[in-house]
Amino acid sequence: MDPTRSMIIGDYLKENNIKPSYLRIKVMEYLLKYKNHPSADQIYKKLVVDIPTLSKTTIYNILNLFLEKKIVQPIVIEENETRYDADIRIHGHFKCEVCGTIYDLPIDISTLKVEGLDKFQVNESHIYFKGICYKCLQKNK
Amino acid sequence: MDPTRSMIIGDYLKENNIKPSYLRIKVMEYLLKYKNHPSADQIYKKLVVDIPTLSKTTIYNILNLFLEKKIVQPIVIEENETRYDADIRIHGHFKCEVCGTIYDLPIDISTLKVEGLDKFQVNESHIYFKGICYKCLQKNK
DNA sequence: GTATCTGCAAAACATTTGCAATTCT
DNA sequence: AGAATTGCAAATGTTTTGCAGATAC
Repeated sequence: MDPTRSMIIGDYLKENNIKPSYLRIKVMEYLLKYKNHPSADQIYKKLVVDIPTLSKTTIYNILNLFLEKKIVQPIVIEENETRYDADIRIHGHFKCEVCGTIYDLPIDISTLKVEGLDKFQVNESHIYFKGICYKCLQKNK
Repeated sequence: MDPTRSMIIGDYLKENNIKPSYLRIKVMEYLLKYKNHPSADQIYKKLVVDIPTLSKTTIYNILNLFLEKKIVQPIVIEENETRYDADIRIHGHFKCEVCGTIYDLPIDISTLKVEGLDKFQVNESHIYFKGICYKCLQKNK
């Protein structure tokens, strides 16, 4: 289900019971285009250039709607900084403490043995790492 | 290294280059006694009963010092809610969406296969799940 | 007596809320 | 017109900051 290719974004929103308003399409477009795990503020700053009347409240409204409809997942790595990911498959993240980039990591969750987890009903799985990315490692050599 | 048994808390702090002030000992004592992954506010509310002059700023000061000295790790599961854990071994957490309890999960991280992670310098590993805990599952039957 | 610890008041920031204005059909 | 969407201004809640007062060695 890759909406950038197989269908237009409006149809993807409709499929998930979201009316495809201009701004909702713009926000989803941003998420799918940059895949950079942005904060609400990052999305706002980019879109407000072309849409000067845009309000940050609207960005929050739209992101919360997307979360509710489960077409976006929240990434909480730093306190006081929610980031958003339109890739809703289970996967890991790596945040570089030097450049701040958040990388995606494919993870085979089935290999993870967690003792006692079978007693719980798991709705969400989150795995992330922090450290220094290969690009920043190379620079400091 | 279990300071509640093998040594008194003051010595544990000293070992980590922290002067064992009365309040620092009280905060570490709380973390080791309850192991409940508290927020700064929870610690404050408990300690202020016996220490009426206590300030929340001081709790933050102390927790940030502990983080810096790496004798406490932060748990960030919900945005706007940092929680603290004096167990600094790598382990997982499960947060129940019904009762709010955060459970510890022993995790053998070596079983987790993450493609491409070897290119990064990993300083921290975080694994957590959300869902419904066995106690709440049972209640709703 | 000097350094460090503690704590107040205010600031900083991200996010939410209430409600009014706008837009869409 | 009526319902949904957008957006302003203010509130909320957590954490930080600057600085002053208290405490410890």
